Amino acid sequence: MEELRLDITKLEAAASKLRAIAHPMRIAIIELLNTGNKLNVTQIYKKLNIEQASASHHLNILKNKGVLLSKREGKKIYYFLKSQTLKEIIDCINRCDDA
Amino acid sequence: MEELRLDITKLEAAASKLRAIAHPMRIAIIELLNTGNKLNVTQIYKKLNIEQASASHHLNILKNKGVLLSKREGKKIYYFLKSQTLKEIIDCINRCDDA
DNA sequence: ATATTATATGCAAATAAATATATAAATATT
DNA sequence: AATATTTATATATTTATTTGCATATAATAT
Repeated sequence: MEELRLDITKLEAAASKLRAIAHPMRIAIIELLNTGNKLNVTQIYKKLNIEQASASHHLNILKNKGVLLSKREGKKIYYFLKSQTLKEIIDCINRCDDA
Repeated sequence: MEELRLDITKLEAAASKLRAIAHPMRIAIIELLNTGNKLNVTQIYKKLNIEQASASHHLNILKNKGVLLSKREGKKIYYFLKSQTLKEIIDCINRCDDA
């Protein structure tokens, strides 16, 4: 019954990134940006049919947690996935569905 | 700028399962149960050095969201991963760390 | 039946996250 | 400089999650 030495910092980091992804609209954003798409905030909030502020808020969370990157081009700010593997994660979660 | 028809139910289901995993202690539990281990509640709360009720609570969440299964053997209830792919997800999250 | 061991449940307090609405800031255009 | 466009931030409200502690249930053993 050895007690485990847990690396709480690492666990918290993983949990934190997962929490960033664990939201319906944020998953939708990730799917939009999948396949290397770059989209600006206006495109995203119109496609998802949500408020501009709401989209901006979600994008900010995803960016802060290192899921997305952004790049300004004039007035517009384009968001894109930092890593390609995220969609796989979502797919995997969906695949492991209750049989 | 076509608006997307989103399958909210599916998005919510994926988010819900991700939320179940997105907790430090629950990730620790998943890692304990990785490689096909079956452990009972007592073993888990002692290894993780948390309260019995806390372990039971987390296990319940993981079971409800379809991450874990359980099997009673006498007094003891053994928990185990429903799907092997979960550890991969956690690893992936960790791998995509901020460079 | 009582006690013991193993697990689950209930509840209240604290904390965190989501949502809506309003407003501000940055850039570009005239 | 005034205006329009695009994005971000602030704040209040609601809702969800976490935590700790106490208690309940379930199975077994005496």
